[in-house]
Amino acid sequence: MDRTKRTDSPRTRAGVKGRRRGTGKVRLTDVAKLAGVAPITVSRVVNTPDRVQPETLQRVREAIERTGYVPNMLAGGLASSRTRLVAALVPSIASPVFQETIGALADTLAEAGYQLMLGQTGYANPKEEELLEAIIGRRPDGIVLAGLTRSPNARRRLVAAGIPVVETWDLTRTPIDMLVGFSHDRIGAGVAEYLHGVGRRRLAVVTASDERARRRANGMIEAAARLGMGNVLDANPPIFVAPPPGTVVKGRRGLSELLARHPDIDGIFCSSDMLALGVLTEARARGIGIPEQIAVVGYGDLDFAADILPSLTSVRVNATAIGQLAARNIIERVQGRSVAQRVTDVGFSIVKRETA
Amino acid sequence: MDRTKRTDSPRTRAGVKGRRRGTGKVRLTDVAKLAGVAPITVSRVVNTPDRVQPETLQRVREAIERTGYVPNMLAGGLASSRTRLVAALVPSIASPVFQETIGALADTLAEAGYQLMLGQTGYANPKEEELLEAIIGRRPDGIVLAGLTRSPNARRRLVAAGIPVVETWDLTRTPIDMLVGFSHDRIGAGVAEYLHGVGRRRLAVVTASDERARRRANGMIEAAARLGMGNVLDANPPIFVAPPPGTVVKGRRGLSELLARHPDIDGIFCSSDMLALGVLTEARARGIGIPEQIAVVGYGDLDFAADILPSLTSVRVNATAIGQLAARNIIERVQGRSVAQRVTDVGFSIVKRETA
DNA sequence: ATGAAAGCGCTAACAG
DNA sequence: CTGTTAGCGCTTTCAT
Repeated sequence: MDRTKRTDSPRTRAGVKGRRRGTGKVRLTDVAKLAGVAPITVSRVVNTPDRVQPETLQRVREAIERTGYVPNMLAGGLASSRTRLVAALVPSIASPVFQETIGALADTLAEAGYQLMLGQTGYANPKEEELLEAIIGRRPDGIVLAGLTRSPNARRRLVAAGIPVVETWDLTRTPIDMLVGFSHDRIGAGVAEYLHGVGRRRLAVVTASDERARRRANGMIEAAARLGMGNVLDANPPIFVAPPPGTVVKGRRGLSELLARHPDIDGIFCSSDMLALGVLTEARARGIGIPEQIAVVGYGDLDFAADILPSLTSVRVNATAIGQLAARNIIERVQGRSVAQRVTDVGFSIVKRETA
Repeated sequence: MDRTKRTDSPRTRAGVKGRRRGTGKVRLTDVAKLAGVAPITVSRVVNTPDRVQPETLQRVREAIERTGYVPNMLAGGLASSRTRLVAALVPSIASPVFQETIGALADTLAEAGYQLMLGQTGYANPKEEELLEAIIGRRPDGIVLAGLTRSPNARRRLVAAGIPVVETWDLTRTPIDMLVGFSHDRIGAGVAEYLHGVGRRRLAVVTASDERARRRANGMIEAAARLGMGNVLDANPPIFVAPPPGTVVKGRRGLSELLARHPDIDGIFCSSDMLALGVLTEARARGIGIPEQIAVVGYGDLDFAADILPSLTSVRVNATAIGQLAARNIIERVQGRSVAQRVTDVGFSIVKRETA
């Protein structure tokens, strides 16, 4: 015997021999019956309306309207292996750095009919693998990672899943798949050169302890040493490190501690604008002239940077572009087109303002 | 004839009469065969391990390990009508106000094995309905809304979908379903009373134009009028309104414009801490004493509020609690337990600092 | 504690 | 352009 065919009305459906009952919701077939067409035609009206005659189209659309039909994308995804879902993994949703990227990602995806699923790994990724499995289980059409994947296990799983992956906010010669980012080392070096260029010779760092921030700090230190600013290599180096996220209070403490150990510093690179705001605040509390006595450079170019007093010189990264490019790369891949470039370096710029 | 049974190996699967081929991934049945059990047993190992004998459990788990099996939650969700997915709709991911709530929501959900799906409506909700349909189509086990739903259409859809809904960050006598929030009117009134209590008599507002911010502003104005501070009812009222999000530059402009029209104001309520930071900055640029000449109260109690100069008095809402409660309410409902209370008012407090 | 059968609601593949 | 059929990979239901 064939598969038991369900009868028409929801009422009868529930009664079929005490067997499994449906969710009681309107299905594709209900719409099809009302419109007098085959189920597949309703499917086409929803997914590829240009392959349906205008007349049929209208009839079906009326039926959809009347029934309040909402397609079940679980069923659709299962049947087609395309979920129109993209997952993003970030260390922390609260991190202002990634927000802009995530927002742009969500918007660009939504325009193309894709939804965003968000996972929070925490900065000390113990949950990363577990989360990854939960995400892969939903069979997203793409996965966007904030940063690179360090765990070889996670890497293996991602490759095995065969899902398009975009790593972001960083650069490496060995991406899992696609990459949209920039070099944190080069930012550090760029800041060292910039501060050297404006005459500073005794640099210091106030940084969060997450990996990318540390890389920016190291990049700066190495470049500073190369440029002859040997103070950064002191046995007791002019570096203040605090756990993420960067906050004003950590910036204030950072300046305090740096000054206690190195009263002669004349330039500070902060791993975030919030830390920089803290440094500026502490400097004001102590009557230290910024930039006369100490130049300050932030990172992130948050929207307050331009409008505080003194206005903050900051490293700017086009976070929106990263989100948009990540979305586009995935969409192109899903649609079978080959992606223009697997690795995109969006670069950075130093926005010169009053503090440096 | 029965449904065509697929043969065992992926290779053979692809070859079945040119019919539909699978995704090439490991399935439940593959694991079952390897472990020498029925598919349903593997399902039980994954979902209800305590209903499986320890011996069988181990055998199946080894098979899962060896094959790298990742359950397809689309299929599972379709079959069980439980997706372990919760959707959240926010005006903007970039809004620092909701981040903490979303983060707490994501964390609490993750602990219970649920995933978060995020939708961005934009502050001027034209896309809200469209987005809602896309979300309902995924059959989430719950939906969390930032704010209330104004659109009757959206309301109808949500009710029709039969999905547990939690509205947040606001209060109403007619919630769709569950609610975790607080009263914006009362916050405004509370701030007016507070400022009145510290001797201020000529209040003003710098606010974003989103609905909740306006309600806080109105709440303050009404209370101020009741308290005899008639200046707020001027024909040219002491209110500066700017489109969201609140930023430093808008706060600066706000103070400038207010002073041009009302040089005698002595207290300002800002609809966000960023606006307040802008007001403080502009005051400093003009040599206006805060709080001597003008008292300032912010909203949000962002982490910089305590540590800037002067430290910012701000309205604090327990955003983390909102996220956690929303998550718990949904989980309880999904698990069939009745929710302790459908409406929870988490209240607010005014954190007294230097600016007021 | 384990299993067999029958779907969940949709779309790919093939046919006309 | 429209329809028929056979699944997508899992879990519910009922039986042992």
